Amino acid sequence: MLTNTNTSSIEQGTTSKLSFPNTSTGIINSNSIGNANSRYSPSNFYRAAAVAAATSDPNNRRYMPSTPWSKSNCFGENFKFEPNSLFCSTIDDNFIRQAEALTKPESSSLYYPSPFACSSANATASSSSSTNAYPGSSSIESHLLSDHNQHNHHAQFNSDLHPFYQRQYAAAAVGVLPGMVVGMHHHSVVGSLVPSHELDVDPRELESFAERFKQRRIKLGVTQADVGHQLSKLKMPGVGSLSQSTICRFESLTLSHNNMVALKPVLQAWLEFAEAEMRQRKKDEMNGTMIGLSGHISSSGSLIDKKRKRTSIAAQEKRFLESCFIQQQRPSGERIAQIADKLDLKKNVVRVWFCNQRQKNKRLRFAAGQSA
DNA sequence: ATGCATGAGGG
DNA sequence: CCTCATGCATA
Repeated sequence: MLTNTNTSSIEQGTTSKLSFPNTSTGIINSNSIGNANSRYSPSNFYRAAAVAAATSDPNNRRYMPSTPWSKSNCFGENFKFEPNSLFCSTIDDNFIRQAEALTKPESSSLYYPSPFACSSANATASSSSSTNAYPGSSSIESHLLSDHNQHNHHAQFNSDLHPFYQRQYAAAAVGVLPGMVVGMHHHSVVGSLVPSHELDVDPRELESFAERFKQRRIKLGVTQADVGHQLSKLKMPGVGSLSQSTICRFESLTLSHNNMVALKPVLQAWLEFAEAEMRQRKKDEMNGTMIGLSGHISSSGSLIDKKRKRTSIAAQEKRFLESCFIQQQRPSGERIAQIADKLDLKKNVVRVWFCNQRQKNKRLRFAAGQSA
C-alpha cells in the first residue's frame, strides 16, 4: 500500500489505466496462469503492473519527445537516426568498434575484463536468500544496474538513475502486508483514481515465503515438476499447471516481482493442500486404508513431436552481444541486423537475445532493490 | 538451474 | 517491435 502509492514510480499518464475493474477477483481469477488452453494472457492486473513498471523505468522509454539536441546523443535509447544519414555509418561503425574493443582486450592498450564475466546467478542455489538473493552479481550486472551507458551524455529529464525496483522498494522499506492475503485484496472503490493496487508486497515477505516453500516442498518429497503438475488439481480458477522451470524460478526468486506476487497465493494454496493431503494419508494409513492419490500417470508420448531446437550462441559471440548491450540495451532493428550480420546469427536470434537480456537485467534490478 | 524461444497483448 | 509470463531443451 505504501510503495506505489507514494512513489513516483507510477506516472500520471498511465495511472488512469491502473484501476482494476476486477481487482476484487484477485490476480488469479482474472488471469489464467499456466493454463494449457490459453498460454498466457496478461490480465488487467498484470498489464497495469507492467505498464507501471515500464513507465517508470527509464530504460523502457522508447521514445522521448525528441529535442533537437538529443540527436547528438547517438547512444541514447531514444535517439533514432535516419537510415540514410551520413552519420549513420560512422556512428554504427563506432558502435561496432566499441563493442569489439570490449570484446578483444588485446587490441587496446587497456585491459577490459569481460564485464559479463559471470552472468550466471547460479550461486542462488545456495539459498542465502535472507540477505541477498543474488550474491553472484558480477561487475557487469552492477554496471548495468546503474545504467550509466544509457544516459551517458547529457542527462535529459529522464536521466534519473533510479531503477524501478530500487525506488519502489525504498518506499516500501517498512513491510506492512501480512502477506497471507496477498493478491486477494479488494477495494471498495472501484473506479477510484487512486492507484491503490496490491502490487506492493514486501519483497522480503516473498523471499521468505519462497524459501519456506522450498523447504516444505522438499519435506513433502515433491519435485518442482510435480508441483507444477499438481497445481492443476487444485482447480483454482484460471490456474492450470506450471512448468518445472517456473517453480524453480519462483523458489530462486528469478521471476519478476509481479510474477512472484501473482504466483505466491497459488503456490501457497498448493502447499496447504499438499500438506493436508499428506496428513490425511498418514491418518488413513493408520487406519489401514489406502488412498490412491496423485498417481502420476505419465502421459503417453505423442507421435508428433517436433522438438524445438535451441540455438546456442558461442561464448565469443555472446561476449560481443554483451558489449553491445552495455552500449545500448534497446538497439534499433537496423542495428540488430548489423550485429546479427557480424555474428552470423539470425536477426531474430539477436533480437530475442536482447529481449531476454533486458528481462534478466530487470530481475537483477529487482534483486538489487531487495538487498538495499 | 538457465539459455533461447513463444505468444498474448499493446503500440 | 516491445514487454512479460512461461516453457522446452539442455548444460
